[in-house]
Amino acid sequence: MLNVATIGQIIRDERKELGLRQDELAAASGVGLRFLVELERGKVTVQMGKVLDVLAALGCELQIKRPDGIVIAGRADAPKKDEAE
Amino acid sequence: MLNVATIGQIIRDERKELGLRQDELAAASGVGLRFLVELERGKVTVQMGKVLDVLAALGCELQIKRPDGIVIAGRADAPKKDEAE
DNA sequence: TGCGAAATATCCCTTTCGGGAAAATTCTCT
DNA sequence: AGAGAATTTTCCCGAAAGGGATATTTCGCA
Repeated sequence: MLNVATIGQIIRDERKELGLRQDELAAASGVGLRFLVELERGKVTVQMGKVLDVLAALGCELQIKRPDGIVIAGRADAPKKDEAE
Repeated sequence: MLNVATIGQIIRDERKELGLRQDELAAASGVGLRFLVELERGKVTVQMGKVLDVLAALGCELQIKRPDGIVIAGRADAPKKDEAE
């Protein structure tokens, strides 16, 4: 299982891969700079929706592998920013 | 990209698959009952760390598929409940 | 040595989460 | 179908934390 620290590291790596600064990725993801800094640092209390926003901005796909081995992955790019409530 | 609502649905499905009640899974995950209710409902502001705790309790693995197709899946390490700060 | 990027700190408002119990919804069984 | 049981959801409260924006400090690299 990936922990938050690892996810943060992946996000950082991907961001650099794309040649983006933190504030640029933050803006592109619709989150604050401070949020991105804390996310890359692995803070466990970051909000999940925003994490997904950042991942989406990076073009990454999140997947869940069930105990039986089946991997569930949604659509690759869905710039949905808000769906709760 | 999986959105929070979908993740919540997957969690609910997995929970039922295991024959657990919400309060049982919440207890097993170390989160509050209300948190689990909100998570399964797809609330986007749930805390990432707790979501991972719940997924771990269900035996699910989280993975990130990078744009280049490489899938990153952390080791199925111990159910760490607290690692930041 | 100096500039851009990254990390921190602070202010301040909004929101989350937990716990217990009631209310509401869903399911089961005769 | 109806009663009753089980499960889920919501509510209240308070404590705690998130996070945006900005200013400042630290770090990295040429």
